[in-house]
Amino acid sequence: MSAKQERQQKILELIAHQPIARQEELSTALRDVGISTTQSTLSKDIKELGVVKVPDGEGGFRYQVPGAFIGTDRLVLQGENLLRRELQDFVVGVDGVDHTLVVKTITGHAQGVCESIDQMSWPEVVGTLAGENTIFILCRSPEARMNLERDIQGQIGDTGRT
Amino acid sequence: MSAKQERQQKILELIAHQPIARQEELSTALRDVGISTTQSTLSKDIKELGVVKVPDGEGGFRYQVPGAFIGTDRLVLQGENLLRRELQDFVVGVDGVDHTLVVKTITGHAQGVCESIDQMSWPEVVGTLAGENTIFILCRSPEARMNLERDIQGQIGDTGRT
DNA sequence: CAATTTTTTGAATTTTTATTCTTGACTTGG
DNA sequence: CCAAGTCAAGAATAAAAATTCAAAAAATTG
Repeated sequence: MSAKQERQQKILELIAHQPIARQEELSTALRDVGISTTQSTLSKDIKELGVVKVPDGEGGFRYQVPGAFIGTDRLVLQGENLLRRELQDFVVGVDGVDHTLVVKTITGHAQGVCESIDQMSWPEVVGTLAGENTIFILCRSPEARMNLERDIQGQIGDTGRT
Repeated sequence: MSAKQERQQKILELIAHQPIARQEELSTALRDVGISTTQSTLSKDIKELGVVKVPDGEGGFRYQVPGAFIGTDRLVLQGENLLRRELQDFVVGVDGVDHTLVVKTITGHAQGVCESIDQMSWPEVVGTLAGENTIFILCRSPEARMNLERDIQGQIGDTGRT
């Protein structure tokens, strides 16, 4: 295992178990474990690892390991990329009235597509419900529904192919 | 709805739908929607909202809405706080050999406690498995197991009471 | 085992973000 | 209606983090 790999593994362990607010602090914690490095290097490590600095809800910050990457060797399809794929492959149409957007999928895939939509944590979405081939998305306002409809419409039309 | 609330809601919507890398960029995007403010204010909003800046995996960054807070009025017990509670209330003992840590819970609670442990995304944990009242935690190394054992031991002992 | 290429690192610097401090607007209780 | 108190906001500044660039270390290849 290379020095870099060891350092990065230790970074993950340290931030997972104790609140660390700044890169300098992390540098100190690493030094205590016999690994000495600079803020510069840590900035790069943190970016590579996908580590994020989150508000801790008590007026401060702490670095956090994003669950998504742990225990995976390859980067897994998720977020916007996963959603785009699902929309292109499984969604057959979008429609809606008032606060509610209706997404039609090929049968059996509503649950999966709905899950991806949920994962997006769109703030204008109040809640979703999926059957076999239909998803209901309740939006915070009719305007929000229209925006979302346009958004999704655009993605299912655009197949990425020429 | 106060100006502040509207701005914050719009911030959530903007970052949920387009990649925004810097607070200045967000300021510009907001201006385009008729909300004009300063970086200073955005920094405070971002902290309040719990919004995080995540590496986008393509060499850049983007702000992201943390799912945990969306659609919830009150802050829900999660992460370290949830785990501490579970350890104190349900765990009756910890033991282990080699790479494997064994956690004993009152019957029926192994699944729940195990779920909380999984949520922590501890990088030294390879995998977990829960039965009715027992959890197996496979660690990356015996040292990691010992550290974890000490950690958990400490939390189940310390009831928070005097 | 050189020579060459690639990767990793840290110092310096720039860029970005957080905070401090002040002002003004709005509330509230007298 | 005024005074005291609270809250939101921005300007200026401090603090933290990202990047650039040069040098050193590791890996690769002939």
